[in-house]
Amino acid sequence: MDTALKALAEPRRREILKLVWSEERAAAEIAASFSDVTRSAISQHLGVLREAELVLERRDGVRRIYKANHKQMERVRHFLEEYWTESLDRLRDLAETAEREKENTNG
Amino acid sequence: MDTALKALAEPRRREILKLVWSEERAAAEIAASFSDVTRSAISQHLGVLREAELVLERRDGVRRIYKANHKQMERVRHFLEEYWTESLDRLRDLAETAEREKENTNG
DNA sequence: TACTTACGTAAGTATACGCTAACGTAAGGA
DNA sequence: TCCTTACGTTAGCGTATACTTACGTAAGTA
Repeated sequence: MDTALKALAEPRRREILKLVWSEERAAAEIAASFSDVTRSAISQHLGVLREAELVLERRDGVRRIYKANHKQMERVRHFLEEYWTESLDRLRDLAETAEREKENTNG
Repeated sequence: MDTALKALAEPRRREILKLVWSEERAAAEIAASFSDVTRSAISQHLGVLREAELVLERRDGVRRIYKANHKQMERVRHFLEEYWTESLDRLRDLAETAEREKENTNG
């Protein structure tokens, strides 16, 4: 999961992920979308995304076709949701405890 | 925003953030929660979180008191929400376009 | 004033990261 | 078989990161 979060912390990788979110794309096609960087750099980014299981790879002859792994994205989303709410829950619990203690001292 | 995402990609910093989420804590108190790392390392993590505006600092005599900046956390949350839904919207749009095109070829 | 406490900061180190250039390789065509 | 295409991989480089140790410093205390 941490691998996925680190992968997402990179702006370029988020761009790549968007490209393959709703459409499969070959590595060359993805690389062509970035003019300021070599194909090799993109290939390495794809490797990171692959390792984080944020994209899935399929071979088509000489080409490698990528698409986003929505399941993994959902896992990340869920993890963060847990992270926020766990913290928010603690806040709420604290507020409730404070409320109860106030009542006790008042009573 | 990217600064904040990178800050959150670090597990240790997420732990620190949880510590100060619902309660203010002094730097020394935070550092004391981590036995496998020096106070200096924690101080530097706090610096990163401060720079990302994920925590707020207050002075109390010789102590520095930290607390989570919920507003910034909300901004990050919103940014990610946008990121997911923007991608999901594109998926939906694509599906609708495909549906319409199917109808056209059928008609 | 001298000492302690509670911090940040600077210097140094090992490792990771993002990148380029160069190389290796499987798939397909002439 | 030789060439091209479409890739991944490796080596090397500069910079960033996470850390430790050592130092600097403002705020209290004796």
